Amino acid sequence: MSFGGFLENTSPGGGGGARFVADIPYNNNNNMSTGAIAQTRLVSPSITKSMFNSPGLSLALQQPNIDGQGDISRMAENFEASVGRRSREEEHESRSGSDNMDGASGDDQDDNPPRKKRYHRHTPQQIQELEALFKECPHPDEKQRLELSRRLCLETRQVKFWFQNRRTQMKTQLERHENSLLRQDNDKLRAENMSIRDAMRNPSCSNCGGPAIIGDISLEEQHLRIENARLKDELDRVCALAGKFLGRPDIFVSFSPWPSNAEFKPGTCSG
DNA sequence: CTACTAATCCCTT
DNA sequence: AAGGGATTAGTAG
Repeated sequence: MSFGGFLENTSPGGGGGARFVADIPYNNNNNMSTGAIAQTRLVSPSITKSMFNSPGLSLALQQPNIDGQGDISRMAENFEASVGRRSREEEHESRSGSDNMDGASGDDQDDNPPRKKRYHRHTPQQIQELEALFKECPHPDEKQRLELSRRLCLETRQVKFWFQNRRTQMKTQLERHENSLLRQDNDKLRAENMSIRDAMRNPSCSNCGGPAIIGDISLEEQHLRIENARLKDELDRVCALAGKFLGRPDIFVSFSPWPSNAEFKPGTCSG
């Protein structure tokens, strides 16, 4: 079986007939479409170093999942493919996308041959080293990348791509983390809202806990206030008269049995 | 089908 | 020219 289109077994019998698939750059139609989309893309703020050090991310930002690569045979396959690709890339150096169409101009068997994207996976060791540096510095300079590429037998381009992609991955993880936090908040608020609505639908008396009818309460309160004012008036008059007769005009203040005004609260029941 | 990842393309700085 | 965002395409689960 081929891996990533670098090695292709041309003999179904498996008699060692593996050959390199021609390194063909992308279709230009592809460029057109991506270019058109790129015009309308949203520009998001660039990642800052502090984003990577966000304390809330310790769980979300674990090592990348390289589970499948525990398979020894595939690791070897990776390595072979990687080495094969590298030797080819030395021939086709610095291909910058659509400007390199020599595959089409040269031994083009088809007018539109299937374009295969070069694909491989870095080895766990390589990833481990890359991750280690990423932890230290998510944005290494050229010197650091060069050093790393030498150590890992990777192209500087590959190292650059890896860091680029890793930063993107980090950003999406951060966004996911934030999204989940927001979702939690949202759920909480929604539950709160529901309970408030419920309480509004079935109001209860703050004094006795029994059912309360809001409309009735305000009506009753009005009656009580009128009655209260009437009694106060009456008491006023009586006190004034008493004071006149007893020669103590201040008697009202000390005599008055009525509490201060804010006595009737909404939400009390009629019982 | 979905998630992940290496690589590509185009644009901005 | 380098880096970043959007995107593509190969692969595994």
